[in-house]
Amino acid sequence: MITVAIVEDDQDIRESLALLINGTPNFNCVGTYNSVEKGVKGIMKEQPDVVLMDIGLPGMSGIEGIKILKEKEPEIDILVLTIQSDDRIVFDALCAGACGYLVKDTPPAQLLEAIQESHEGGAPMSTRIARLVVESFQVTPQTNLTNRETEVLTHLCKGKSYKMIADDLCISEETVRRHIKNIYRKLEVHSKSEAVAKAFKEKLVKL
Amino acid sequence: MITVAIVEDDQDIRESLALLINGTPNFNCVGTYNSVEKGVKGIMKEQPDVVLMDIGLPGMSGIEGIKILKEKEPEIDILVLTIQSDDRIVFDALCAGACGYLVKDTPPAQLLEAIQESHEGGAPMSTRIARLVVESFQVTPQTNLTNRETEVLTHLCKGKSYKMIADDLCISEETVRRHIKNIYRKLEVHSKSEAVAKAFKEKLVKL
DNA sequence: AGAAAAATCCCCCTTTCGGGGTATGGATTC
DNA sequence: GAATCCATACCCCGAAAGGGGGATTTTTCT
Repeated sequence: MITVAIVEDDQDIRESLALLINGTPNFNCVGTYNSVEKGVKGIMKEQPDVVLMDIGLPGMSGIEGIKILKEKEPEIDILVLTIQSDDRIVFDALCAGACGYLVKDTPPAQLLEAIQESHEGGAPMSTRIARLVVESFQVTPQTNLTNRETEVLTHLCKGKSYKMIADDLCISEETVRRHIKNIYRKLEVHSKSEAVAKAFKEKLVKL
Repeated sequence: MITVAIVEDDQDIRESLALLINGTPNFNCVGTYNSVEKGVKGIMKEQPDVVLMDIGLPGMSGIEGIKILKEKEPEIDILVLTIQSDDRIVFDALCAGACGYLVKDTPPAQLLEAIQESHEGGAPMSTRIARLVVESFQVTPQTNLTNRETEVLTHLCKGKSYKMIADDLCISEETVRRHIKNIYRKLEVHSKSEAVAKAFKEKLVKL
């Protein structure tokens, strides 16, 4: 038996989800909430196995709700179910602790499967979302850094000083300085920490 | 009709995969290869829609194969099918350009579904793999940094100088220095770039 | 209420960085 | 054969960072 809670502001959707869940053997809806605030409170009390969470609600956003719930009840699996599919929102939701992400046109059978999968330690995602997530790993080193410069940047990203890099690469510290000057110019940054930050954010180096 | 190629060193597995695919309407196996080297060559010629790629082959590894193929034929979807499921290998494969990742105990029906899904722009993953991938987004601040220190670290990770951080937080530069001293002690680092590197690697901050 | 932790501020001093020039040999390209 | 890019190396100098102290106030926890 899998217990499910629903956070969703649209009454029609909320009720049909509850009907679907309660109408399926081994699924039981133990709470429906029309706001994140009520949801958080109720879910802490009911301790469902899985939460279906909408994102774009009036009041507190679903993302915030995920953060709070994950903070207080890390064992509960939170599955996002929403119309929104902006890249930013998808990643925010996952970073906040969602275990999966479905868009709202998911057919009932698949929705039930996804709930089951969440509860079994999976991470169900709609087709497009899954591809988005996977592609986020793929590196596009779209800079014109030379090989040597990339090498130096990699060392910077390990927190090395000019002197250490010079020793590692067996070149003079002055040359390291020169490479770094060029890196800064190309990345349009003005300090080591900015360069490291940019390198990580744009996946310019692989560690 | 979806055309598929298989790279797999075990003859039994290779042949039964080919049989499965050719025995299914709308699926057509256009090449089977027992090594990555042969696979790359053949796949560039045959231009299949989807490649089933093993990882642990003798000779060139599947990861390398993915990199090369994605470099030359970015349109072809590469679906990893392997027994290996080390975290490191999963992420390496996805970073190299795989569009999905299945472990070898996947039942035939699901395998066919996954091929279809790959071709439709999805990213099929086995249950455990999907969770692994999703969890990689989640921040685990298992450090004893205080709120303020985390805040300062976040600014460091944007490449800010002491002075800029002081202005942003409306505190004296000396206080910023003090926080940073404490951060360095707790993270066991000795420079901004090291701190930023560690913060990114351990996902201590969210940007 | 009292203790502990966190956040704030100040001083000293040395090392490292970052920006400015300049130069030379080798490889590649045109 | 000239032009360009890359990697190497050096100088100067001021600003920023980092390590060592110490001190006060505010918050938090018990």
